[in-house]
Amino acid sequence: MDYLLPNGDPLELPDGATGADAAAAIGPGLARAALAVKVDGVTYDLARPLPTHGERRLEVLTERSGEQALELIRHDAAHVFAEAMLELYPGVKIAIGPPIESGFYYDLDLPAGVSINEDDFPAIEARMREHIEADEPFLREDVPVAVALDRYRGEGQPYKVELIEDLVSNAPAEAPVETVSLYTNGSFVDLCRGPHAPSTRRIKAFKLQSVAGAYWRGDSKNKMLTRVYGTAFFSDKDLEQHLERLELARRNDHRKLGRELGLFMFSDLSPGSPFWQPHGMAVWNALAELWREQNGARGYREVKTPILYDVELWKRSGHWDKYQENMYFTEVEERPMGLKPMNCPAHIQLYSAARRSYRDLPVRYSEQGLVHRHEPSGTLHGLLRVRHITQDDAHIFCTEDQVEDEVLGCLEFGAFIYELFGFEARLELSTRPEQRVGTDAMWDHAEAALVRALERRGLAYEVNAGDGAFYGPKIDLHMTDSIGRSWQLGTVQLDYAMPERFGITYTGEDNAEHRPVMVHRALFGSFERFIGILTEHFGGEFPVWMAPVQAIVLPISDRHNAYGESVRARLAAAGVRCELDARGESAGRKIRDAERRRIPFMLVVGDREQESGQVGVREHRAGDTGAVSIEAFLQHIGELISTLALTTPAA
RNA sequence: GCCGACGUAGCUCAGCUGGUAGAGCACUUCACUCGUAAUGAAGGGGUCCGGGGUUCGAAUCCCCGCGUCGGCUCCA
Repeated sequence: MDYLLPNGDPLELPDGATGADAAAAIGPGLARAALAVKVDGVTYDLARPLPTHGERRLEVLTERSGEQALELIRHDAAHVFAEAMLELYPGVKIAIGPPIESGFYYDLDLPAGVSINEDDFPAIEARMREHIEADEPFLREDVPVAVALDRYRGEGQPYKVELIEDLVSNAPAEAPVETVSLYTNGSFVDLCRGPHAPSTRRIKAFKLQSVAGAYWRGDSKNKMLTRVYGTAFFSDKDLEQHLERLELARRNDHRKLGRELGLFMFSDLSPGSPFWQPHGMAVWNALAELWREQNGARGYREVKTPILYDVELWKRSGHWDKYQENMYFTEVEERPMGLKPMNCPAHIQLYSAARRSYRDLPVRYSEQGLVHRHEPSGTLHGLLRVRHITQDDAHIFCTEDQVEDEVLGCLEFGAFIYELFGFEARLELSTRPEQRVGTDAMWDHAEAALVRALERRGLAYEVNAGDGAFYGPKIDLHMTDSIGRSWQLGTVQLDYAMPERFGITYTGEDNAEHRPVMVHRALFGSFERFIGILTEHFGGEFPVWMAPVQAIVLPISDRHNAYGESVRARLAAAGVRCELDARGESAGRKIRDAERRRIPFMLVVGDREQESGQVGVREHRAGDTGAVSIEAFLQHIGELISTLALTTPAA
């Protein structure tokens, strides 16, 4: 049987040859270094016979094979972890332990009354190390389902039993599952589809990182298991570098930067609701100004609606039935009222306040809409998950014929915003959820319209089945935070249900009443979340146009304070957010403090500048860039501001 | 909401097995008048998250709340 190597050379192997044979046939060095072998994109253990079908493009994986190789030893490490846990905590029941991005985890059900925390890690790691040093081979065995079931029933491992039973019952009729694969290392036998490295010794460096709860099979109705996260590398150096990167990323955490830069704060007295400090408000307002201008230019008209409504409205909209758990209610003079969790019903009130003609459509309302949602306490997360949410909301009321163009317009608008910040967002199409209003025909129609708009623009997207809003499907824009967590920002949602529920209409060309379609749209998602992501994206070094303080005047000594103040006043009059540092500190100290505040421009003024009417410009990061006249500086910074220039590299 | 951890000055944190609180930075005052990332000295500042309990005595031990952090579920 012949195979094709990555360099194009053919490799002739006898029938029944394994991955190890292939590596040995190429060279003795490779035979030693080999971890696994990949044929036509599928990775196999070295000990398994190679597939004899397909194109047979063969690649031997070694430590140098990057993520694919790391995934192998991380998966190995998960097994070694479970092995150690079974020895150290008799009676522990094991669930699943896959490799994940940058590490692995294993879910365990600890015996009643037993819990573990990070203090237990050293002992567990020590036991893991013993198994790694023992160089236990990973042995794969395909056994009949009944044998595997007997084994795990006998060992009292109900999760493994459930997994096997599900494998069998979920198998398609034409390919029934008759055997499952088990991997043995040392005394530990795990149900696992593999692949694995040849032996435990290949794990050169590893570390347990955190312990957390996780529901069995990700369902909150199930028991909560104990999940331990860890990672593994091919060298201590790589591991250390990885941990350093994590540490570095934490420095860009918006919660930390928000505190340090005086952007916003939180109080125990109002969990999940940010307090915006003056510097944070400056960022907010810069963003709001951009939003207002761009919405205006795109035919949106700004509105403002109340936050408190009679529950009648929420019964009508469907929120009472589908969203009640996330809402806040109160009573006003014995009348039950609810805080709005969404702006759409409010905008419908505006729409239906007048008779609408097809000539009026599309009607586009935009609002910095303040909504309140009762997010579960465990989910709150700085600005990225709050209960007091200011959406950059908009609702478009249009005809059926206008839907595609309007959706496309929203996507274009989104692309404009994201490019402005150098974001690379992921698009997701979320389809009908279980909890929903409207008929299946409506949903078919709405989902198809979104797909058409995406395809017309040629945009790549993933499908997120079942994740739509209760009133319609949506296209979401996702971004990642400083430590790799993904958050939804923008959203474009199509809604045939809400117009129906509220009975809104427009008069058509035919003089008959028709039902408009609604498009719900937010591009930042919320000002809170967007500013949180922006803060992390820029590491607190905002582009000049949105920097809380755009320039600070630093007098060399007291006698330059008056000139410094005149410079500050001049810049302020020109609309630049500018401060004067008149403290009795050394120039070095003032510079240091301004640098730490990430102020884009520091204007040093001493005798020389005072005499010549100039400012000594120091740019954040770049350093001293020389003295220029105040006019020249104003022109420079004015241009950076008016063009919304990206003046700082993304973090 | 669920699992685990944590909660000491504005911030970052120390405070061992219980004996009524400490550092650095920040802040205030004074002196210095300084040229591109920290001038020096002195001083002020704490219901040790809240409430119960154990104890002669609790920041420290126990219980119950609240909040925060990391996950899970959920979500803009």
